[in-house]
Amino acid sequence: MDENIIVRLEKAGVVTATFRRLDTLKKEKIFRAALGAFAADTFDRVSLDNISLKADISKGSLIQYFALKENLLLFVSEIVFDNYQTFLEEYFAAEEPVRVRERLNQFINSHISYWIKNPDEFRFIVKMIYENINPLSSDFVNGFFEILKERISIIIKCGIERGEIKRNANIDSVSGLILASFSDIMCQAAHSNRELKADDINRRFNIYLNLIFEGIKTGAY
Amino acid sequence: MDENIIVRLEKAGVVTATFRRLDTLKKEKIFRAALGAFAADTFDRVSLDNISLKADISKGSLIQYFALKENLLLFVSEIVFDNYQTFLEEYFAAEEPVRVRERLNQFINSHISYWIKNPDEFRFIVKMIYENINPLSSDFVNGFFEILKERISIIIKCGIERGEIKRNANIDSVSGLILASFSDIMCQAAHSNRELKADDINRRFNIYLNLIFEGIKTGAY
Amino acid sequence: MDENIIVRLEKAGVVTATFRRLDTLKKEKIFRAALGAFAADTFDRVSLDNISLKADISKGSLIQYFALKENLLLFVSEIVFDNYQTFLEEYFAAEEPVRVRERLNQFINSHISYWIKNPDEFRFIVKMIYENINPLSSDFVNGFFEILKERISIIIKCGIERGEIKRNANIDSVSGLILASFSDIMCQAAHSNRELKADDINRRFNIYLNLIFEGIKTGAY
Amino acid sequence: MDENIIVRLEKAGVVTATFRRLDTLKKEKIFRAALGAFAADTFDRVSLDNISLKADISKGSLIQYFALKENLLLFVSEIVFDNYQTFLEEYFAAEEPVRVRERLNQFINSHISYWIKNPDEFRFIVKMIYENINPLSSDFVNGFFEILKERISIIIKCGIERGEIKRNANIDSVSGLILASFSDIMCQAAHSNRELKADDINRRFNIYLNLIFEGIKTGAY
DNA sequence: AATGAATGAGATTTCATTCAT
DNA sequence: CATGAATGAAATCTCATTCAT
Repeated sequence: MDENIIVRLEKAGVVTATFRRLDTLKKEKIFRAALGAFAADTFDRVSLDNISLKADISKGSLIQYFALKENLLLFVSEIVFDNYQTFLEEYFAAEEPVRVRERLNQFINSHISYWIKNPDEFRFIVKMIYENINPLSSDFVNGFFEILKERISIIIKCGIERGEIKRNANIDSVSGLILASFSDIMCQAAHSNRELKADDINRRFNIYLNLIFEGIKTGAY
Repeated sequence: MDENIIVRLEKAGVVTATFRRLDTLKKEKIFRAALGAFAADTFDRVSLDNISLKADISKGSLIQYFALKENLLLFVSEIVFDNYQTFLEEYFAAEEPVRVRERLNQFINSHISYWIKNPDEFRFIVKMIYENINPLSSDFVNGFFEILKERISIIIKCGIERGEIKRNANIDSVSGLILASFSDIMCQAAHSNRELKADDINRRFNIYLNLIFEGIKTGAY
Repeated sequence: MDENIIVRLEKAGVVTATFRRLDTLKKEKIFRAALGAFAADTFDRVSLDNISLKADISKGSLIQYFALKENLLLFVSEIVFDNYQTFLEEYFAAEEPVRVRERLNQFINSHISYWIKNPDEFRFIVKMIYENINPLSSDFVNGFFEILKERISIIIKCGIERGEIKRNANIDSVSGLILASFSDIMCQAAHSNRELKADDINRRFNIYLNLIFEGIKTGAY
Repeated sequence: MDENIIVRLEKAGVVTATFRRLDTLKKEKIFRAALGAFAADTFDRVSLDNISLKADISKGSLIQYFALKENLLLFVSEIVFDNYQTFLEEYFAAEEPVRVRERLNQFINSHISYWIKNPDEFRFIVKMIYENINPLSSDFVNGFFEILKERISIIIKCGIERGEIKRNANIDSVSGLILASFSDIMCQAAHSNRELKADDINRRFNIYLNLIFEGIKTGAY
């Protein structure tokens, strides 16, 4: 939990000073409780009673921290987004340059690990993708896809420069298609109502990648 | 409105006999009212008051027809699904065999027309895709994607047979990737908050199709 | 309870159609319960629970009839105002022309009887006089004083014409002073926390009237 | 701020010893904050948060000084009352004996100045007049009117002795009528929602005084 | 069959007051 | 002594569902 975010959220009126001053562990617990609740159900079906119970605080405290239920969702969104961004940054900082095909494979694998390690975050994102407490969720989802696509674009661009991808390929389109594949698999995994299976997801994504790389047209080779 | 569906739904306890006996026009009106409501907002935010008002019937009648609010959603789902299925059947009945690439293009174009002509149905489907009044919406979405994918599979299979698509291409995978592209574009269109623009959607889909057909790998030709 | 008022209030969105259709006796009961509550305490201290209990209906019904607590107060205000207006009209319809001094005496006496017969209405008006859920209460109070002053003005004017009051007396000022006396006595009576005593109030008002008529300046005779 | 009052209030359990020991300036600041709040709104709508914010102290301190919200109101009442009493005493100490009519005029003028200089106190008194956190406000209002009437009585009595007012005039009644006029004008001024205009108030009061002095009966001269 | 009146469970939110630090 | 975190009671309001007519 990055305290800088809390400070920013306080300025934006999303959390109160009281919340900011809370012990980090307590903040974390509240975040977890709220995340779990919002990941599991529709905004309207999430009840403050439920969250406060899980967070071991009173409903009164919860409202003292966030004033509005909507702010609680906003808070969760920000943290989830930040966590994901951090994950991306750390991943790319440690990434060793390899062939583009392999890089994409590693990229998806790291995501799979991340989702498996953070299942609530995973479900929360999928939930937000189409829930419509607009424009809140729109902003979140757009932001999420934006940073994801940006990274994919970098990989693709590098692939072109290394001569592994066609010179005339449109970076934006290719990234868009890969993102679509990624999103599709992610959502299907979320819908399957079971725990994520890394192998399965990886295999399916690579099948898509193969098709995209090789093309399906006869005589494409 | 296919009365056979109503009979089936009555047996399943989704609608009452009273509803079945209603005039088809009245049924249609209720369907339209409910569809519009469910397409526009989250399940919990849809109110029976609102629907009964739009349908020009009393709330009492509404509940007498469906007993539960959930059943109303179920009813709408079934009709939407059936309408879409009918559209698919009629489309393929009239389809003239052409080259696979062009067939897919026609396929997407016909969908675009369908969505533009039936915007509530379009938004309803998108809404259902991730809303989770489980397992209701899951079933609907799975069913929807299933029949869609089935049709795409047929086209792909034919393309292989005609030698336009690689012989060793896995039909299921290729269909899945195309479906992912399709779904991605559909959802983006729904999220844009403006009316659908046929040209735009078509262009974007064809860009994806091109990539998938040609492949992006260097020397793929 | 004048049903025309209910119709007007429905158009203004103060009461719902459901309430309008209610049995008059039930409406009356609800009015009595709400009047009693608002007469006894501050707006914020009046609870819907309390009123619904007294009116022998559920809280849900109450809210179905008025939607907002504020509307309930609005409703009560209108009825109280109308009742008072009716009282004034009936009084003046039956009034026999007598000397101005005696007319004013009769006027206050009829009011005293009215307040004693309708103690809740009395306390409600006094309460409204300075409660500040503005501009609602302002409107009510202004309206109340307006029709009261209007009647006093008529009496005064007649007194001038009959030569019982100085020709150059300003009708508005004189009415204002008498109204001030009236209001003062009314409020003191309300504050005394005991039931109103007709004789006492009458005597005090007449003392004021005497002073106003005779003047206190030496050699005024 | 008279520290003797604080000592008395402490004995009565209205304020705590902790509060008594506070710096006078701090006490004054708390008084001002609370006065402003209670003058602006209904008792229930005044929040301790708001007051503590304005007073630059914590809510915890506030409650430690007064224990109960009601006590805070009591405290404010006492200070307002004392301030007003001081004003009256100082005014009469400096008053030069003139004709009764003129004295009353000066009396009202001094009040107008006082209210304009202390608008919160003015609004607070008007608010208390009919707000019913009984019997607290009753006591306050009765006390307020009592000392006001007492002063008016003295002036009237003197007027009788000087032969300017009829010998047989009942002092109490005359004072009561003048007080009623006074109160009426004061409340109307408070209700006008604009800042007090000295000239206007003075003119209206003198009109009433004229009527009371001259009488309205024909041939009163 | 159609209506709509009645209900009550449940949601968010406010805020005085308690209490630990 | 000052602080402010924690609480819980109470309030309004929503709305699906029941049921009498």
